[in-house]
Amino acid sequence: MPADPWSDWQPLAGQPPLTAPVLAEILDGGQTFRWTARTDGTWQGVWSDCVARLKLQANGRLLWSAPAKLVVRAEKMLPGYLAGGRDFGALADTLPWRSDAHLARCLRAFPGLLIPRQPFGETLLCFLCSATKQIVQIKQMVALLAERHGKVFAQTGDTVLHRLPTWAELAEIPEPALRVCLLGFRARYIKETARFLAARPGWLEETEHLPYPAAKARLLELPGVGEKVADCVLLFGAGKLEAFPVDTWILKAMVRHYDLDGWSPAQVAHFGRTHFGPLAGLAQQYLFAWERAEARRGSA
DNA sequence: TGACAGGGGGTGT
DNA sequence: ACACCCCCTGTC
Repeated sequence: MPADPWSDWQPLAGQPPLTAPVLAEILDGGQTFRWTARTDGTWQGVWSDCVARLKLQANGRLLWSAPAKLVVRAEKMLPGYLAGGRDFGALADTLPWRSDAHLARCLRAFPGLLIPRQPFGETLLCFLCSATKQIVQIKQMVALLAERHGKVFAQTGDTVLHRLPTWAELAEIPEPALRVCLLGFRARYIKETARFLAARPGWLEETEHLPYPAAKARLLELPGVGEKVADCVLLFGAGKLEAFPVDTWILKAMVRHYDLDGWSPAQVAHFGRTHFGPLAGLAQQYLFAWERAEARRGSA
């Protein structure tokens, strides 16, 4: 395959202004695992069989670029990927920040924060990899899965671009071959989930389009998928903003900021859904961004 | 510079 | 409550 040059930078329509830290939070804050920061300050990301680069201008607007052969695809898919056709600013304004000083502070700190809408099946795969792993390690596993088991969909310069293996493809891969991708005990979850899905054509696609409670109940049937992973998959891969994943970070943050000493993850999840309402998942994203920034301040 | 603990964004029993 | 796996990070 001959090398394919990247297109000129083009403006991304209908995008609210952003700052570099907010863009980093969107692309590398633990919701997506296939974006990397390049040395020139731009970002490159892959999802399904799409690839794009993003560049933030001084005025907060984004420019994008794609390999010439994939420009049409990127132009069509990028807006939906980045915001899912939603006005996150307007959505955030409906959160109860007027009666919640901490939430108000988080909203002010990360203006323009949004939740990308990722492909459902890929999101499931990424979050099956995520148990007790930090972002760098999850990105590494996902990169190896793509490189070793995903189809090549483009080549640019000296970079060969792979998509992630589909669930049908994963079902054919022996577990030892998966383990080589640094998956550890997660390899078994992925293998068993792949087999489960292979036996049920259409199950995953149906699940994506079910209402939140029904979709979550179905995801919980999958081996390796518990409350937290199910909520992440629905929030990041199906646009269900009522999903409220409670991991150890959010648990600690909620206990501290909302005075919930001794509360269990399930109790905190219930509190979050009740307190933040139908867009609790968006609120969670702001709290999360705040905690990560706080942790960096603490260690600096 | 290089070895060595310790711990990690969870699930299942 | 603890095992599951094993790589990353910080520290000496």
